[in-house]
Amino acid sequence: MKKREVIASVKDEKLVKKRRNEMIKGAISLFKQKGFHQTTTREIAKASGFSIGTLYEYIRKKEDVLYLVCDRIYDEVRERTEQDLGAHHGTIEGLRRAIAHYFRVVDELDDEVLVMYQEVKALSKESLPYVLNKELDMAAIFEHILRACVENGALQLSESEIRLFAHNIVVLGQMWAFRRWVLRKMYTLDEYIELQTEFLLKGIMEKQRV
Amino acid sequence: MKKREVIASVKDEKLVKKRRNEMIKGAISLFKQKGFHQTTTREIAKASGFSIGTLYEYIRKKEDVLYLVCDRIYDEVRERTEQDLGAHHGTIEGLRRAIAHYFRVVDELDDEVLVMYQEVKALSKESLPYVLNKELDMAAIFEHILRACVENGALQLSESEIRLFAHNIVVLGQMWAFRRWVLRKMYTLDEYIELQTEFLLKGIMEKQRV
Amino acid sequence: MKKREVIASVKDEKLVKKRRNEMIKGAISLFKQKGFHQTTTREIAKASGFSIGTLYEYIRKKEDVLYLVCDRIYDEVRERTEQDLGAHHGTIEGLRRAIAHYFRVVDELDDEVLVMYQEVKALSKESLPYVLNKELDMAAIFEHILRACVENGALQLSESEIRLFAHNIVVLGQMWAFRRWVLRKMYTLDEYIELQTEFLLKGIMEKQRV
Amino acid sequence: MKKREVIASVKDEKLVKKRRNEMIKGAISLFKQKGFHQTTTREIAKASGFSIGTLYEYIRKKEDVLYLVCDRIYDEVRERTEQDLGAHHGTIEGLRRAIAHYFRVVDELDDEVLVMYQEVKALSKESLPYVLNKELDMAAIFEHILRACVENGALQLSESEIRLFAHNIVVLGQMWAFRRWVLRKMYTLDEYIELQTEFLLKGIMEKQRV
DNA sequence: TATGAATGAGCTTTCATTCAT
DNA sequence: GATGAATGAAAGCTCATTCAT
Repeated sequence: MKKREVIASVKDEKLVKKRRNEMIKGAISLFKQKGFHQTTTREIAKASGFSIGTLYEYIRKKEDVLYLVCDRIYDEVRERTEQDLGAHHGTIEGLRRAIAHYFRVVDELDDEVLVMYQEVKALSKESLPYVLNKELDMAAIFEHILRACVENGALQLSESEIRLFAHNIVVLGQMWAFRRWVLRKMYTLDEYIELQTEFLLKGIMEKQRV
Repeated sequence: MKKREVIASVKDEKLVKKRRNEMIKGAISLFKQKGFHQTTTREIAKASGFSIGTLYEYIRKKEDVLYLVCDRIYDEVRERTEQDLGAHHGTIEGLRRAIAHYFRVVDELDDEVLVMYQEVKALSKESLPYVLNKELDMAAIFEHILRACVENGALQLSESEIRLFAHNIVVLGQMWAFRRWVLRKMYTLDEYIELQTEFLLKGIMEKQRV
Repeated sequence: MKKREVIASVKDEKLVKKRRNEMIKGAISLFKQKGFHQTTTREIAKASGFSIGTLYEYIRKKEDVLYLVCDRIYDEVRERTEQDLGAHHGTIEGLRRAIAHYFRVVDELDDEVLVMYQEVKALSKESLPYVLNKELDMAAIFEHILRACVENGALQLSESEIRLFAHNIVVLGQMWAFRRWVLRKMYTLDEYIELQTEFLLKGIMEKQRV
Repeated sequence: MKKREVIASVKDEKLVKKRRNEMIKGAISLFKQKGFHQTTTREIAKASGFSIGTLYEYIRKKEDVLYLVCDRIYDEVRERTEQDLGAHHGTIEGLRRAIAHYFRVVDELDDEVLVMYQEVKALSKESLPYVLNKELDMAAIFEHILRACVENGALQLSESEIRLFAHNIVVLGQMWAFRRWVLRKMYTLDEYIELQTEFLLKGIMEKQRV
């Protein structure tokens, strides 16, 4: 799916990229604290280091900021997760490592993941599909890994199961962010990864009917 | 944890209960469509069947409506889930049925679950703990069931695992609501229940190290 | 000037008198603290010991309360001032005593005097004349005394001077109430009375051109 | 006492000064007619020649307008009164002229004086001291004059008397504004000045006990 | 390209007043 | 006569967005 274009008045593309980076950085730190609706465009401009007038040279509506922020966070999570994915591809060990790696990414970006989670619904009907599609891209990473394991004979899963388990992995990772208020009291990140990985793998691997 | 009191000007407690029910019903249907922030107090009053002035006889601030709504939804989900929990208690079959039952409750109340999920963060620092505590109560239901299975020898789990798995069950249930935009394209409710129950039980039951 | 009638729905005149007394008492204590505009009708009802519905059985508009309050305060000040006025009538000593007596009344009722002073302008164009007329009645007391002194030969004043000096006495008395924030730091009531009486009498008595 | 700062969002100080002047002018004319509480912020904005949004770029709360208005009026009265004070300083003639001059200022600014008089109490606990302090500054002008007369031997007054008489002068001047509904029917401004000046001076000058 | 003053629709909340019980 | 739930006009204030400089 093609990116939704956020239209800027400024023509210089380098500048647009630079300013939007500043903007996204400023906005995320504000959204973390107060959420999208409680944050004013003036605050975003200030946190970004420019005036309200300039802000509107790079976006058309306040919602554009949210779109850019969500877009960026998804990319960040996905890109980081995809790093170091090469080794052990198509093996259980490879899957185990991918899960652990992804969980650590969520831990590092937990504020961002939370922001994204709590604010997507504020996106307009037009922007939403683009962002939800990114959610699918995340799942696709794990679908890809699972499918490779199946092809290698390391796992035996139907296509249906592959897709569901991929979502399960993604969601149980996000859960570390959106239930952190309780989970962090009970587990360290390492414990969480250890327990959930065992849980996931057992759920995925065994063939015999329970 | 004691309920946070929402103060009403009206004295007649019966009436307060009745009006608040109307209010909560009206508000949920609006929050579903547009979210808490996009919904005006006037819209809430109208959807509840009374005037803006009357609305404010039963609450103090707009946020009170959100609190009442979240409070209600949690209670609803919990109460319904706790129904029919008696039979097969402490057995794998009992656990299986509880999961299925809970997933069906989420399906029936999917809009409500979504609302709650996306709007809790709009609650004030004062209200939040009360609502998050209800989230814990939900997990406690499954902790209770799992613990009974362990006591009966049907499962072998550490306390740590019990608590984590309980959260996993709760979250994978909610997932049917908050990822319905993709999951419903792929599975019927029955398929979802079937697949996830297998997944969960296998993840929980097996003893041998993977 | 005839009293402006405040219409009551209740017919029993005894009851109207009783309830209005409660109302005026309650209202004054509220107006002292927060002023007329900041006081709600509900607060007045509560402070008066009855319900908002009952309050409106005895008045027509919120402003009626203010009218009744101002009316009452003026009467109170005037009545108390007129007490013990008999002795030494028409002599300088009588005048001196009247002034002192009036100043003491203002001191006792200083909150009330202040309320009246600061809230009259909130009265409607219809009520205002009735209340201002009471202000004239106050001045008339001293005009009467001064005139008696003139008739007795104790003072030599033109009609013009009599009227002005009467107002001066009234205002310098009120001044003890409305400038109390500064005057009380500088003088005791007795000192104030002593100094102002000397000042007033000298200003009134001397004949030779300065 | 330092001025209480009213915070503006607009940075350009020249503009702030200009807009606030327009605002004060507009507000005074409204407060004259209807009083502070009966005047809406929208009316103030309109009378000032700008939109409600713009109004709030120059103040934070409605009360700020009242503060600015009171502040301005006091300054205006004081500044005008202090003009032409040089000649005859420290003589009875100088005092006589100062009184007359001040009374004429009150006459010119009678609406303003009335507004200030009736609305100060609407100021918040925070603003009030700043404004009352200005009232003291007014009295200080006459204290200064009286003290000079005493030093020159033109008058014989204790410090206590100086301070009280200064207040008397100020109040009897304001009286021309707040009792104008009756005084103007009885006297022209010149007559009022003539009569009150005689009264004041006699009250101040004579030494022999009455 | 950058700025920030200006705008006004629209929001939450209050409160005098009414009227069925 | 007494009550208090219901009403809705109207208030203060905010903030996304525009546009002249």
